[in-house]
Amino acid sequence: MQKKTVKRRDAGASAPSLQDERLANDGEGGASDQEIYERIIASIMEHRLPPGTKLGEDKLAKIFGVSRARVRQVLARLALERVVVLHPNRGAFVAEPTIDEAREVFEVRRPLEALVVRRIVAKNDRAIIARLHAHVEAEEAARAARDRRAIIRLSGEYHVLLAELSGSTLAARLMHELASLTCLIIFLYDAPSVPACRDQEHSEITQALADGDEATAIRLMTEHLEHVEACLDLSRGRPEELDLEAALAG
Amino acid sequence: MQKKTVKRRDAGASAPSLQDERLANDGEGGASDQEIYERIIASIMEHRLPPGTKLGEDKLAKIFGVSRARVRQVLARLALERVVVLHPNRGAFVAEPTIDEAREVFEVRRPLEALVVRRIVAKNDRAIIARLHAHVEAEEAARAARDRRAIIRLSGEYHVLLAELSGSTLAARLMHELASLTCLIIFLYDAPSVPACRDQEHSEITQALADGDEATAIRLMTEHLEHVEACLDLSRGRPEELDLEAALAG
DNA sequence: CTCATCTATTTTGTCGACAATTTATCGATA
DNA sequence: TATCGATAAATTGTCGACAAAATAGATGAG
Repeated sequence: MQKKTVKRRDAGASAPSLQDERLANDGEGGASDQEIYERIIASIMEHRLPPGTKLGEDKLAKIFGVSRARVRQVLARLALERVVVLHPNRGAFVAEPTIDEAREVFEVRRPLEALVVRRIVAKNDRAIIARLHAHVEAEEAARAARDRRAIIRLSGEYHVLLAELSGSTLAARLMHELASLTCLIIFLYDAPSVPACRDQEHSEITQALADGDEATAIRLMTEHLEHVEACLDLSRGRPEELDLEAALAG
Repeated sequence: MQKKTVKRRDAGASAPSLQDERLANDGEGGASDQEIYERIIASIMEHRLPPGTKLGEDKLAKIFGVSRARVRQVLARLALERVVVLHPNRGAFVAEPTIDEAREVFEVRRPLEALVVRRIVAKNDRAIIARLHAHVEAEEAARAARDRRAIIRLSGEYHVLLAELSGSTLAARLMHELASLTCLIIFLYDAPSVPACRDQEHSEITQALADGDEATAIRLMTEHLEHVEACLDLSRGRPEELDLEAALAG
């Protein structure tokens, strides 16, 4: 009663990222590890799984129609990427980055994005610019359609796409992880009046890249990240656990 | 017949890295996941497990006295950190980074190390400087003892320690991964006349940090990385698989 | 003697079942 | 009635067993 020989990803692990699958019960057989991973990630990036959400193994196994061991593997991977946290004997939860962790993410993203921009400019490839323009258009379409979930996800994926197109698999991998974390951070700490500024900046950055203007592109990217970070409600942490500790100490 | 209640790492996962355990059979009961992971990593960093080495699950399970599932978990983690590669239905092997991947690692390390240096200088903590000095002394001791394995491992761990002391858990995690990859890269591509230059540079960097001289520290660090990268035999790749493909094409 | 093919062994992939811990529910007592 | 303790339910951690694939070895043909 073994299942069919699963189609598995090749060793290279060149993930076909950036796809817009929705999280849902697929009824039939079972999904592959990669599919489960991408569904959960997409759900987190679209803020459909809020930080702190319990991710029960049995529950996910039933949802995706696979064994619990499979879910467990995916959860372990997500935990290594710090997008979920594993409490021993308690289960997996969507991560709730602290303020300090949020700052660290932006601190690392700044030079990493600059690196990516330099690579893109150095390549000087029209196909790359075309794909970036297409993505920006998709962002604007989502914005026109008032699809907030798509807007948030596409905003993060713009940076992942940039890193992938830069040709650095390492930078792409890091950016993928940092973009996921950034989505969680935005969900936790963003003031409600947010998403108006960003897509326009993506468009400007893309234009600077198309012009081959490295200095301007880096400046715009840096300012873009600073804008996003500045929009965060950085002053005080979320009430729950930190206040609890402070209360116990006082 | 279950084992004792294992001492497991707490949720925070603040790994007590930088320990000098040797890879060996420990005879008795069984090691924890973290121990297995650190033993394998240390062995790789000390070049005791050369790139391309097959890491059989059953073999490792017997060596560490644990079940195969446990080994499998650790192997999956190492694969996510790209220090081993998983060939489907073939097993796990110590990674063999390509030339391009090697360049990517240094390309990312440069700004990341600069970030770490800035943080250290900003902290201006004497305890940090003391720990760095102690580490440099350990490096010099290993160098005096002609312990090449310890020299290589400690050289990488200096940078990990720097990142940890900088207070950024994210930077520390990334540096841990990049340092492991760098050890593999050095093993694959380094010319034989290598390790004389590095420890002295660590000492100089530490001194600049002690002086609070951020510009000098960053300059020394950048030059240090460039020296290491320049020592690599970058021109042609390793013979095996690339030549095979070339031969088939020709 | 070399190469191809078939068989046997080893190794990986996957799953279900059991043990241990945590969480929830219920009952007893002050 | 509220709180503490014990029992019951649910969930996670771990392992061994079976199936599929790949490698190694043996056998036979050219």
